[in-house]
Order: sequence, then structure tokens, then C-alpha cells
Amino acid sequence: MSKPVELLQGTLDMLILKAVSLGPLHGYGILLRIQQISKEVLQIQQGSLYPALYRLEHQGWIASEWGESENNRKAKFYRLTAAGRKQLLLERDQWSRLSSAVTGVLNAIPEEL
Amino acid sequence: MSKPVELLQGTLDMLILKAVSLGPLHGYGILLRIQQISKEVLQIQQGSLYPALYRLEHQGWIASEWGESENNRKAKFYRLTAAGRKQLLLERDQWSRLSSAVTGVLNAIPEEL
DNA sequence: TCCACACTCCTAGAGCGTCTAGAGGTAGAA
DNA sequence: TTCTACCTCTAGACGCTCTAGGAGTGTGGA
Repeated sequence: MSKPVELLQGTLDMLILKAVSLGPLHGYGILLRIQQISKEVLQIQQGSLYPALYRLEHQGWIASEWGESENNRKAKFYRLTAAGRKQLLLERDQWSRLSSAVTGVLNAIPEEL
Repeated sequence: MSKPVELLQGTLDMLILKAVSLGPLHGYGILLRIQQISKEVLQIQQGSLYPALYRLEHQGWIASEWGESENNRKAKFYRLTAAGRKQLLLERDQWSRLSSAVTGVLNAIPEEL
């Protein structure tokens, strides 16, 4: 009776950093973009997103500014800071190291064990 | 001041199932095997391993039996059950779906956004 | 005109998996 | 004997994501 998993824990911050690395976006927009690019595979909940944005801004990896959305609503736009860019590279590295290690184990054959 | 990440949350169960899918292993052995196959990239802590083993056995995905290790110590050997085999396939699927989605987002270029 | 709905932000609390930091017992080597 | 590697186990802290709410505002349709 396990719930459907929609995210790999620990990747959300990285995904957000990546999303805003390509130009400022407001929170709700980040959510839609990631969903869209991943062809609806990655489903981010608002209750995960906003705490994450707070976390990232608090650490100086993104910066925010109130503005107006494409739909004429007030929205908080986030952009990547220099520190955030570094962090993104770092997390990207870690991700590729770890994910390929996991895949490697999954593909291990008896002789290797 | 974030700690070094040694595991992608949610992958431990799958890694354990995979490890025992190739033949019975005791807990400590599972730990060493995964570490070895992943070339020390994946570092599993004992405090993560044993609760995970309990979890998996409780759900009927692995079964245990006391025996003797290669070093003459008593050790609890785990093997994959039929249900565990199903579960492994399922988690493997989910992993490849999600991890490639994440990688896809990381490789997204501005035009796609 | 008024209502519904999509858009946008936010929070509290629960749930769960992993980590830290311990304890304890045994075989074999020094 | 003492030390180390082997092997199992637990309690509690910690951090991230989810559920489940609340709230306000433009726009379009009835």
C-alpha cells in the first residue's frame, strides 16, 4: 500500500536551481516548468515547493523580487545567484556520481558479486 | 554546511533487494557488497541498513535464517522472496523513469523552457 | 453584474527514511 | 591476554516531502 513516488528525495533543490538557471521564474511557474520538461513524470507539490524556495533563498542560492506574472498577477520571481550557480554544479556532479553508482549496482551480474 | 550525501533517499531498499537477488547474504555482507560494487561511492551506514532489513522482511520481500558466516561468526542470512522479486522489478522501473526524468531536466536547454 | 475558476502565495503538522551514536558479543591474531 | 575485525541491534535526532488546508486577485462566461 505504498504511495506513488513522484520525486527522488534530495533532488528538488537541484531541479529548482536548474529551472531558474535559465532565466527568472516565479514559484508556480517553476512547478509547471519542471512538470512540463519531465513530461509530467516529476510531480512537485506546492507544499514541497515553497519550503524549498525559502530554504534556497535563505542559503543565498536564489534571490527573489516581486513582479507581475504573464497573467497580470503579482508573483515572486526568483533568479539564480553566483553562489547558486556553484551549488548547482556541485549538486549536478553529486547526482551523476550517485545515480550512475546506483544504476551500476542494479546492472551488476552474479560474477561481480 | 551541508553533510556529505552518501545515498539517494529511497534507493536503499532497492539496492538491498538487488544485492540479495543474486544469492543469500548476511546484513554486514550486503553493506560491503554494495560498497564494493559501487566502487565505494555508495556508503551505507549500519544504522540505516538494519532498520531497512527489518522493513523489507516485515513486508515479505526478503526472508532470513541464522547461519554461519565465512568467518565462523553467527550471521543472519537474507534471501529474496517471490514477492521481493516483483518488488525489485517495480522499484527498478520507477528508478529508471524518475532518474532519467531528472537527468532530462538537468540537460534541458533554454529553448525548451 | 456576478460567479466560478485558474492563478499565485503560504503554513502547520504528519510521515518516513537515513544518520549519529551508541551497546554488545565472538573468533582469531599478536 | 588484549586487540581488532566481524556481526547484530536500538534510540533519538534530523531533514525533506506530502497532505490538507487558508487566502487573495484577475478574467471570462452566464
